[in-house]
Amino acid sequence: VFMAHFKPKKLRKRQYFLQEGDVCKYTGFIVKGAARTFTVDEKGHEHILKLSVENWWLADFESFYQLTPSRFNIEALEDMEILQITNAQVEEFIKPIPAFSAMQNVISQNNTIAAQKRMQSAISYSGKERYRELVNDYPHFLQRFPQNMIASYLGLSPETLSRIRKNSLK
Amino acid sequence: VFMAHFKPKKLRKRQYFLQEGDVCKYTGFIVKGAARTFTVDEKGHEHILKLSVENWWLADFESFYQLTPSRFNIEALEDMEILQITNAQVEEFIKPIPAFSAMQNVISQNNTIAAQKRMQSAISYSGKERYRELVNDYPHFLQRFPQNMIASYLGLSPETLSRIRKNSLK
DNA sequence: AGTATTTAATGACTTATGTCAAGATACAGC
DNA sequence: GCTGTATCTTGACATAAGTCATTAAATACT
Repeated sequence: VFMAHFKPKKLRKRQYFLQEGDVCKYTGFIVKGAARTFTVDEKGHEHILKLSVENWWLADFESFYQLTPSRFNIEALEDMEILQITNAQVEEFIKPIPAFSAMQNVISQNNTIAAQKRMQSAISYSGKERYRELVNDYPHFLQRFPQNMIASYLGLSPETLSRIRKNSLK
Repeated sequence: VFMAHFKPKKLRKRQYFLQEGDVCKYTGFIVKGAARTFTVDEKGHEHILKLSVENWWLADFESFYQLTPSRFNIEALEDMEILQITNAQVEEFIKPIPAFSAMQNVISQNNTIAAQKRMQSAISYSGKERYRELVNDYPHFLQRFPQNMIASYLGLSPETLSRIRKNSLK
């Protein structure tokens, strides 16, 4: 069932999975590689909403569910292999299979939990504390992503993160 | 079916629906009233993660799904009427009913979308811009909740929000 | 290996936001 | 209506974070 409906796709580093203004027709399961979901504000600054790696689902779910134009860009940070599928296909072929439906619920729950945690972090903690939490929760991110992207993910300028790291060495 | 499994409950203003450290056994559909979900940090400052009103579901979903002790408090801000149900009851009685299951999916999707939007706001915007967005998206919150709670929800001190409002009058 | 490009670090300075304290309103309970 | 409590505003000051400019270091591309 899996292979019958999921379309394999390769993305090269820097290639876009989704561009702002387009509808996010597909969600992609990441077999290999990593990507970032980001916006560009009026001043031209990028803000990374999400960093995604293997075994995660890639999509702007707002656009994917509602078929509205997306406010986000999704770009491959490494060469990627994904398995993609449309929302219509999910509804038609995947949802009816109890095992997949259950899996979807688990994914959705985990998403909700992660989002909740990140939001709490954002409103309660300083930059330094948010960085500490990231180091603790996703240590492999530090190896995998350049520091300026980590900074953007944390809602900090690259300079500020550089200084936080310098000070926390002592 | 609805009334067979949902237990009506009343909460008085300031009464707790959930206390930090307890497991969130129930989720409650809000028939009437409003509540806040918040944490208390080491310095004793409160941070409001969520403000909930009629027709929303009340719960710390991390604790509710995983049956782990919650990091949050949920407190009634007004006298409330809710309909509550356990996760086990949802799985046993609600999920099997297609109409309710579909409704759950919609709720979950909306949650995901709202969380995504709020997160983007948190990492991309200044306090002033976050306040503008709130005024735009949830204008009724301003009538309903005291300003210091709005400030906490936005991740700002009450003084800062007061000054933002003063300046944005001009 | 060698050049171009990207990423990271640092200093000087500006701006946003937090903190503390005081006073002013508004509101609730009796 | 009065009193006590909660909320909001304001000022003075402290701290956190952003901005801009420059240099250093790392990485990518032939």
